Amino acid sequence: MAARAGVRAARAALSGRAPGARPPTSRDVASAAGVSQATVSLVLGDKWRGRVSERTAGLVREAAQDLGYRPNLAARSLRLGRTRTALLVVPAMTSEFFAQVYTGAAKVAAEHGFGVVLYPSPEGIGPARDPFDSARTALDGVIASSMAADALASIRGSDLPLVMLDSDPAETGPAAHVNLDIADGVRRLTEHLLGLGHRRFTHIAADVDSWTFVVRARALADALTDVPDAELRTVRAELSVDGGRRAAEAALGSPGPRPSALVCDDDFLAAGACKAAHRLGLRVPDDVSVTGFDGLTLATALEPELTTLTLPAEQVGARGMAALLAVLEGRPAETGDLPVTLAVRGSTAAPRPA
Amino acid sequence: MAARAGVRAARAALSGRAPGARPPTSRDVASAAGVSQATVSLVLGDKWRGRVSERTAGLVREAAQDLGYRPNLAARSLRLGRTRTALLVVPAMTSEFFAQVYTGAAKVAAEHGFGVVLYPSPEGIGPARDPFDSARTALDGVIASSMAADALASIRGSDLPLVMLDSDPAETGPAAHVNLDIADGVRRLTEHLLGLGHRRFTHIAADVDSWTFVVRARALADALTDVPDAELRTVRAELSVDGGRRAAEAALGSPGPRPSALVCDDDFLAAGACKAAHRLGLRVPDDVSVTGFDGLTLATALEPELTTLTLPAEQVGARGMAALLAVLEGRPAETGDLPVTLAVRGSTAAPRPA
DNA sequence: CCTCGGACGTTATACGTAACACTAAGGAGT
DNA sequence: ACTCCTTAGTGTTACGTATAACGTCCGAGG
Repeated sequence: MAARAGVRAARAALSGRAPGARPPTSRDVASAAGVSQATVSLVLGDKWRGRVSERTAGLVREAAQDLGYRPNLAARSLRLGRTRTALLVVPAMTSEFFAQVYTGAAKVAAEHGFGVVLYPSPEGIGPARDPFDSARTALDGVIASSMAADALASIRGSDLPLVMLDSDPAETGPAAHVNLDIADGVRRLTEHLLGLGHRRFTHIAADVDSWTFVVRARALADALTDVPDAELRTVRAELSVDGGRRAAEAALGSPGPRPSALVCDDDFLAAGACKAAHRLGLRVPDDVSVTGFDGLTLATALEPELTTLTLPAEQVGARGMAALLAVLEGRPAETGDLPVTLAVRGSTAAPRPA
Repeated sequence: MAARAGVRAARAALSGRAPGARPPTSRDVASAAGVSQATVSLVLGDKWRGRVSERTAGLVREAAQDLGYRPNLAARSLRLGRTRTALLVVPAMTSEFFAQVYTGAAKVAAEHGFGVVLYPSPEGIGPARDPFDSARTALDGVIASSMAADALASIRGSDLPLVMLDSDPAETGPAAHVNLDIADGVRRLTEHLLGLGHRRFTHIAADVDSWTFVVRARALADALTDVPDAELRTVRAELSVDGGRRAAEAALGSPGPRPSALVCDDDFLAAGACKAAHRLGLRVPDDVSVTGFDGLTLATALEPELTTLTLPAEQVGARGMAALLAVLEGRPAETGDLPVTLAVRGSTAAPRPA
């Protein structure tokens, strides 16, 4: 009660009105302009071509301006059955990568009067409530990044328009896919390492089965099949700096010839790999080359800077939102993979002759 | 038109109903339970103690369950004048710190049926639209982090309930403040460095005038005033790895005795400082100690790991949201500064005797 | 002179919810 | 027998918007 009155008074002050007064409605604008509420709705909704005279339209717009009229979003949503809100499902918001994806999506959304809400990982938000469940009536569509299949189940079951980011294009169900040309990037990265003379590779692989990591692994293996003397091992690692460190220590410390290049599934793992090398008394890139993935700030914060594949995170989000908007309007979504960039930096160099 | 039909069909499928059917409303539940819509509202709104019999309440709940009834949020908002949505204003979403703040706020919000939307920096979202402007009618309150004063102007002017994070407690206007005991943290950090024997300090300071950075500078100066032979210089730096590198190169390369400790305003600056030291052929921590601020993942990704002040980012967000909820309900918000943690790691050591 | 169709608006209604005001029945108190 | 209270609900309304369906005026064509 007190809270409600507080909110109301606050709203009033937004437009410089006296506290206690209601915010202006389309009806207020109507009486100020001397027309009916319906006309206000037509004019401000840009649906008046030929139905309202130029002069009246001007009057309405002026009155709306004077009163500081803002349409009530709740009322509009109720009337239209649409909410102009999309859900972005990400595995974890704490990653800079998904923060950028969100930013890109939010920018495009804002241009179309849409909002974006987040659903940051099933376990992150507390076990008691399923925010997706409670938000269902307030969503127009869902943009979901690559996640474990079971986490997606409840989303798939909803049948809301769904756009998938960086995930298996063969999957049926999603209205659209926004994918990256990761295979091409990995191929270029591998060629870079091969060109430097590397032949013994160890893949520090994420221990989750997201499509994106499956592709990374496959592309790396594919790129090395043509090279007769190349050798590829794989060590799985928890997705964290420390997980990368442990995996790399195992890889570098294991018996047999030491790998000369550690290809890591993301920049955090690569940072861990660099730490592992340091602990074992090896130097990067002189004794071992290390590559990352994602192109986060972290990649240039390290010494040496990481050679990495930079993903256009913001573009992914932007394109995802654009695709959702297209689907909602019945247009075909833009297709074609987004390119990734190979950033060659200090963490890779020619291996020392054995 | 087509889009609207698509959304409607999708909604229907959410509850396993045939496509084309409307989602169930409270009136549908009412007729299924053999009561009036008003009774359904009472029961599901938990306002029926003494007004509806236990038996009838059970019937209503059962019917709601069977039909998969979800209240329509738009209708509820329209009726109540409240939206159960808060705005979180952050300077940039790309930072891990604010991502964590968001996570904390969203968790608490979800527990109370609230949502959180983001307003990621005035310039970040595109110049054409002011999302705060368009969202005003759909907000119950605002949580804003420390920003430049002018960026806050339009928010302050709104008079919506406002909670400020890590900002000047003397500021009037905000309904509540959530602050960190940064002064205490800086004092402990300084004592740590003094204890190691450091006397020549250079503060790599952020070149923005947010309250939090003002406090950091002041606390550092205060902690050194009692130490007669201590010396403090300040170099301002753009808030980025490269900004930190440039500032540190200037500090370490300038004439006169070299500083033995670089106290940086955040972890990115500290990472840049480490790179600068490396470029100048100095070793961290043997030749120069470096400290960070924030305690991001970055701090432990570097080699050596950064000694830093770890801020409880998620707690900040959680407490901010809790404070906003308190204000909205007319309760006093919890007060008291949140503690920060000094994480002593490899980037600080005793200076070499001159 | 009649009517017919633009041009310009208006009236009325529905969206789904929450809450106020009311009622009807049954029992207690006097 | 009368009022008064409690229990257990119901009828109605309002929130603010968008739009379908409906007038009205007026000049032109027959």
